[in-house]
This record gives sequence, C-alpha cells and structure tokens, in this order.
Amino acid sequence: MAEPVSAPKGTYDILPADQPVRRWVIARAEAVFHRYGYARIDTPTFEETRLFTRGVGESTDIVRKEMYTFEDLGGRSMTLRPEGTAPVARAYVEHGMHTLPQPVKLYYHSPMFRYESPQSGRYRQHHQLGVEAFGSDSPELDAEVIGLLAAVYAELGLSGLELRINSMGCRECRPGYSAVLRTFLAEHDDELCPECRERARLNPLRTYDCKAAGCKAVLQTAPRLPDHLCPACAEHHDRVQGGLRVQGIEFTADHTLVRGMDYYTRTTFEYQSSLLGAQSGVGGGGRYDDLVSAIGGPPTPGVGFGTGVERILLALSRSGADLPESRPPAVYLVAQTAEARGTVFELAHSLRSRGVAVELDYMARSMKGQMKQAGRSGARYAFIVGEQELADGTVTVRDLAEGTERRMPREETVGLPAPFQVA
RNA sequence: GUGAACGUAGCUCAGUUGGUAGAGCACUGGGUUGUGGCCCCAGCGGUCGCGGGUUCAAGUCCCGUCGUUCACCCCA
Repeated sequence: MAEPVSAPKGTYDILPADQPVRRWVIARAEAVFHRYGYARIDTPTFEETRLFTRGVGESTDIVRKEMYTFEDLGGRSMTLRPEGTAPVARAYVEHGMHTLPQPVKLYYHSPMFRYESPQSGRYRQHHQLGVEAFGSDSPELDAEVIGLLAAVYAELGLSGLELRINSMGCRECRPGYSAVLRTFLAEHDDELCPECRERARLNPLRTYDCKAAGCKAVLQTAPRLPDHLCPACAEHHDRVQGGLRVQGIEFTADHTLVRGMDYYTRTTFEYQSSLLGAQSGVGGGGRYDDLVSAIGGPPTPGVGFGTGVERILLALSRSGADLPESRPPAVYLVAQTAEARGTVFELAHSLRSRGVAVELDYMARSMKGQMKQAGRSGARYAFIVGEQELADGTVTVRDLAEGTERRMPREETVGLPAPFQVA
C-alpha cells in the first residue's frame, strides 16, 4: 500500500456535516451586507507579492514571517492572499472605481493563508467575511461599518462580544507621536525585550503588541496616542464614538489597540469573544486613508473589517445555540424485488426532473435494509414498489413520520403535499 | 519560531508492575419469506502516527520525527 497523505498542517477538510452551518453563516452575513448596500467582489487567491509588502507593511509579522510566497514559472514573486483589504483596494484602483459614485461599498468571502503555528481557532488556511468602503472619510461611515459588523453578529445570534476601539492618528500627527514614543522607549531600552528594542526602532507602535511583563509595564507609563492626535483626528474619533452611541453600541476605548496591518489610520476596532480562549478576536478592522495611494492609486480614504468564519463557527458551537443541520431528501425509493429496481430507477429520474429530492439504494440491499436506510435518511416518505405495484402501475406511499401508508398511481405522487415537494 | 500534554478500529476511548490488542457508536447481514427509526444476535474493521533503541518479549520504557491540542507570539 502507498503511503497515506494527510491534509497539510493547519488546514482541514470541510466535510458534508460541517457545510450547513457554514453556509448558513455566510448567507446570513451576506444578507446583512446587502441590507447595508455592499456588493460582492472576488479577487484572485494569489497576488503579486509587492501588493502585500507595500500595502500591509514591511514591518508587520504578516509580511515578515507569515506569507506563503513563491516564484511562478515566469520568475514572478507571488503570494497567497494573507488578508483581504489590499487585494480589494488593488481591484478598486485597477477598475477605476474612483469614477463611480462614492463611497464604493464592497464585500468578500475568501480563504486567507498565513504560515502560523496552528491552534484552536487559528489555521494556515482560514476564511474571512469582510467589507471595504472606499472614497469617503466620513466618521459616520466608520461608525456604520462597526455597526454593520455588530448587526452580522446579532443576525447570527452571537452574543457576549466586547468591542474595543482606538484611533491611530493620521500622517499629520502619527509621525510626531511615533517620534515621542521612540524617544521614550529609548530611555527605557534596558527594560524592553529584544524584539521590542527592534520594534522601537522600526515601528514603535508595534510595541503595543507585546505581552512581555516588562514591556507592558514600560508602556503603562508611555505617552498616550490619544493625547497626541491632531485636532482633525481628535474630532473624527469623537464623531465615530457619537455614531456608535446613536446605534446603541457599547464599546471601550483602548489606546493600546494596535492592529497587525500598517495601513490603518485613525479608527481601529476589534470584537472579542470570551468563548474563544487565547484567539479571542472574532473580527476587526479600521480606517486606511493612505492604503490606496500606497499601492499606486489616487489618494482615496477607506474603511472596512474582516471577520473570521472559523472563529464565528467556534463561538457559535461553544455558545450551545441551535444550528442548522443538513436537509434530508423528501423521498426514499424502495424496490422490493430485483424486478422492481428498473421501475424505481425510472421513477427517481421522473421525480428529480420535477424538482423533488430523491434517494434510493445502489447496494442491492434487502427490502428491510432499504427501509432502514429510508428511516435513517430522514426522508418524509418511502415510495415502495413491489410485485403488486409493478403489476398495476401503482406505488405504496409510506409516511415515515406518521407510519401510515396508501397505494396510488405513480403519476399522482407528485401531487402530494409539502414537505414532499421540498427539494 | 519556543514550551508543555497527547497521538490505540471511520468516531469517542479502555488497555493493569513491559508478555504479541478490547468496548461503545458507526457500517453490513440476520431475528421464518411485502416495511424503517427501539431491541437482540452475528460480521466487517487495527502496520497500536512514523523511524530507531533497550529487552527473551514494547501499545506499554528511552531517543528522534511528524501531527494534534494548549500556552507564548500573532491575528480571523
């Protein structure tokens, strides 16, 4: 026997039994996206590597150590999409969407790839649902996007989420704060972990990601970002919070919330669930007013979020909610004798072409075996064809839920009441 | 990339101080010849993750490796 092959580390198969809940989550989320005026976009699974190095940022963990990058046969460097925003921004530019009425509101559902060590709720291939709105710098749009994500979670019955928000400032005020923070960190160099010393030089804001006790202690006394926002950013931040209050959304301001992509400006936010353990983030996003120009487009503001399908599923299953299961066939056809099989096969075709979901036996099972299958399949009806039915052109229709049955001509079976007609 | 625990039938697991593998569920058949979901009986199914080592003998001890889980880290 050949050596067995298993799915790559950190990946998984989405089995038939897993599909219904997943499809339900995606469909409900899409319904909410449409309600808020977002249209679907699909971008390629891989992109030129420089889209991410320029868009997401050279100093981020994603770019530095988590990308699936490869050279194609033409010698071009390609990367499996690690996040959804940069590709959608690329498509916005490439298709001249700045000529459309702004803002342009797009959503996606796509697999993402990151070379990380897997654990619960963290995979090398996972799926995100996300939205991006380009072309408006209105703080109401930030508040709406945050509210939209809350609406998605509400639609799915996901509760117990905590929302944290922050402002990263803009290109006017952030460099000033960065410099102040860098100076401060330099003064406390000996108290920082080695990685943070590096971060302090390259991108001081990244030190907020660190969980080391020493670094956290230093940052407790560090100059705070909110105190260094320019008047325009401060006002924007206030108005976002006002917009959240209007929608009745509770949040906590967290000035240490720094997300993993360098493109964020002004608003950042994150929803966390206590049901998820260490990987508590269910979804998050923010504003990225410099991203489009960074990848070669016209200066265009934008705001959006991404939320993890697997994390939603995990939180949902741990919350003990009632979740959808797979749909059974409406009818299971039973051939009592070998001679009846031909008629049953014909009947299956005829019913299916009228839109009825039909299942039947392919394993030459006994009648009892077929009845057993019929019961387990969850079908409402068993249609039984035996010697007598064969002789007079009828079929015995057994209602498996009621335990009742009657004979009727085969042509009349399609007239049975729902759920018979459920496809 | 670092640390810890775990890795036995498709699934969930048991396996005593090392003596060449078991249960439940699932699957197949049967329980007197035209009928399911319950019950009973039988059957199918395992290179004990993989590779080395110690031993007369290893699922059981040791080392390595791969994988899973948890934590660090990072994020969805």
